[in-house]
Amino acid sequence: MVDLNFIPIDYDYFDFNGTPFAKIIGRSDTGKRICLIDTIVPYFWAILKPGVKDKKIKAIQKRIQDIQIHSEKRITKVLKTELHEKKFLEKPVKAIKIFITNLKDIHDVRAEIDYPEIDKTREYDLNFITKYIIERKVKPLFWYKVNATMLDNQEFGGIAQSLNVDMVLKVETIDTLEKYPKFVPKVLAFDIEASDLDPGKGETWMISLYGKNYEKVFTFKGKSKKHKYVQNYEDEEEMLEAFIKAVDDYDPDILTGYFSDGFDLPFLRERAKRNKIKLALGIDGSQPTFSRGAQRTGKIKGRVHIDLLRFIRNAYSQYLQTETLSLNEVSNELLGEKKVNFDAFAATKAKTIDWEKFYEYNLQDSILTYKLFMKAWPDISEITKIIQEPLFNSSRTTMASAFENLVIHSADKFNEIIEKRPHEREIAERRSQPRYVGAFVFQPVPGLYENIAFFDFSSMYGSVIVSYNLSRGTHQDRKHKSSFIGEYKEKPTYFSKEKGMIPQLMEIIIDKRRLAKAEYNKDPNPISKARSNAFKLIANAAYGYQGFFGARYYCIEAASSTAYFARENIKKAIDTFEKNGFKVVYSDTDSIATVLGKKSEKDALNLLDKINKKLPGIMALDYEGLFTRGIWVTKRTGDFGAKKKYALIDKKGKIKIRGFETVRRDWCRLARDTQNKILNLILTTGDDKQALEYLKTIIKKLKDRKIPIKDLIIKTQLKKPISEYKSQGPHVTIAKRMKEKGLPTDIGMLIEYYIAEPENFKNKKRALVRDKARLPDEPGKYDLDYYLNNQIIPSIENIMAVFKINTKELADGKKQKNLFDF
DNA sequence: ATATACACGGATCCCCTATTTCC
DNA sequence: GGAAATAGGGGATCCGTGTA
Repeated sequence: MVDLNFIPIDYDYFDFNGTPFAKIIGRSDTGKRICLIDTIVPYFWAILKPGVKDKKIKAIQKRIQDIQIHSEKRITKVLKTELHEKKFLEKPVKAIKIFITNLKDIHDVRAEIDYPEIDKTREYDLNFITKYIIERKVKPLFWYKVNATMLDNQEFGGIAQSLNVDMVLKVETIDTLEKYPKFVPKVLAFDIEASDLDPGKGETWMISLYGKNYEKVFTFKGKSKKHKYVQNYEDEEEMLEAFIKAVDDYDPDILTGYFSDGFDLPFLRERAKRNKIKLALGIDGSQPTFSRGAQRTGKIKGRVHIDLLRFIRNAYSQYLQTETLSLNEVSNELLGEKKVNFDAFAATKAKTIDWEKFYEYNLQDSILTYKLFMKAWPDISEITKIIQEPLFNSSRTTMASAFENLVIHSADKFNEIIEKRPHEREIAERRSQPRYVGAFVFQPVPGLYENIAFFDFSSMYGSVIVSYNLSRGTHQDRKHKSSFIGEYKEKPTYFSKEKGMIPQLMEIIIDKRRLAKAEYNKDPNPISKARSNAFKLIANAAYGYQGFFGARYYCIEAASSTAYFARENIKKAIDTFEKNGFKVVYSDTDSIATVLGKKSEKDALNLLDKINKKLPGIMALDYEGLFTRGIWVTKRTGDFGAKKKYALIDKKGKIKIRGFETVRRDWCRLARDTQNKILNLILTTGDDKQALEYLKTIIKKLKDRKIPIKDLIIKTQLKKPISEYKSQGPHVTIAKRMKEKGLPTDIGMLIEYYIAEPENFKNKKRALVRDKARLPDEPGKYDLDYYLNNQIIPSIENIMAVFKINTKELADGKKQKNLFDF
């Protein structure tokens, strides 16, 4: 017997003698690597129709117990059945819990249960690991007190021998540990350099590894006099073997890369295959396995392979300022560090190669990946703990599926049987639904305003879901004595006032978020910040989740009503501000901007208190702060105020720009920087004088052809295969040309181009922008007219119009003068 | 395949009419 | 003079990218 404290990191399962077992890899509190073997009996539910007599139920149970499935490899039996009082979609039900020997035949067993008294079957679509975590409550990244027996070398077909761990144990008892040590995973970051992106055409030239007190570059190319971390080998095969051994020796819990699901890992796997060796990275000596489908994932047994890009894309990207999620840009923003300035792609094609620089470059990528991982770890870890799915999944999860997993892992607390995933037909039906009305956006009056107080509802949609009890389970098909009355398709729709599972869960999350935020404000530390972040991310996903066609708990009436109640409440608040002498200048979804005018900040806060007292449930309006100036402009197509476009400056001079071209990556640097500068000048000075002078210098510079091409490059993302475009925009045309040149044109790539003057003026065909678009390295004179009329003027015009300045005339006037000069 | 709606604005597409070109 | 080609206006649509 062994007693130890244990933390689960990775989960796997295997069949032995027709029974499934969970294999849980983790660490003991003394840092030993442990594998626990444990099991549960798989089960699913048969929900009975209301009013079935006990005697009848007994008879059904007996019949179910006799079910046997004979397949080629095994016989699956029903082990036992139990009758339970459960809830399904909030309604009390009687349900038979059906235990079976093997999960693989669950669908066949289910098919046998077609008695008229059975309403439906459920929880047959949860995988073994999820079920195991729910049943045994052995959650990832929580500590447990384990009592277990050591396996000898023969048990379970010799599993103890095949695994590279310190101990393999069979669980006797496992209990949560109240006070637990801090867990820091052993992490190794890796990155490869290849002579071609296609493993069929190129080789792996080098592989770098970086961990705590550990740095290595494995290569068979070049020589290093400078760097001790470079290790040379004879050929690719030898290098790969050394890399595999190094990973095995270091024995990390987590192997992380950047885009390693999509490139590094599959590339290595293919190169290993071509070298006729095994890429034995798993703790059992197994090779990585890849999921099929569009989003490929690479799994390594016993070590968690985390593609950091996936996590950053799903969880962080909306909070990042970067224009792409490239390692360089993300590192620069989050770490203030960059990649080594070296063109690896060019190097693979060059005759002479600066190998020392190449090694540095390769290692730096692993260093950045490692540092980014460490920065993201508190968030990854908190999200994992909240949704209770293995790290491999939680690090790749989208927020909607994170929310669903939270529901799945919490259902038992509510005595709820879990709803099934929708069938394809259901999904198609849901997708065909018309859109419901969303947020309210206030039509601003263009102008420059002073002393603007900003307010926003905290967790607007989340708090609406809680306050009005909006969910699938609480949705009613008709009005009851007391119902919340929402709206869908312009008709009332009803929700019970008896608290439902999802609203209750949301309430807990919002409360936990509030606590984590308060804790962070009191004592700023990465853990409380990550907790606050994680709860915020998941809470924000709940509203979208209920309106998402793929959701188990899809409820478009709830989603529509959430938007409806949000609109009602914000409109009411706007009204109250107006009635109390505060002019509202803007509002979008959950925020309200008012000008103080003759009122003081204190007056506004007093009114806020009053508003808050009248808000339903947990809804709350917060004070965001005071802005000294703000500008709203006219829509370009029309003479009224543009929504979702404004700029503010606070007392400290900090500027907040929303929606303007400045923040849009599909405008050229010149237009963005010019607009940014002009907004800055206007907001700081409160007038247009300096801004106008600045604008004139830029226009002159442009006309004098002093602007470098790099400031004129327009970047547009390729969102689908070139052939699928109905409209041949400039970026599509450029992408085609790139393809002809043999350059990569993958979906998701940013296509870069600039607009040049056409060489052949005789071509009278109406000049399309795409015909003038050129690749950045294609020579040409930039098209002055285009950059003036399609970039600078459009981005400035409406700002200057606030001061009654006609930018177009300004620019044209100059142009005429130039023509005369000419 | 993988949360929602609202919104802006460039560029193309496409239809229509006016003008130019050609025989 | 009449048919065909071309230019240009303008709305619809496509497309990408923001805000919340």
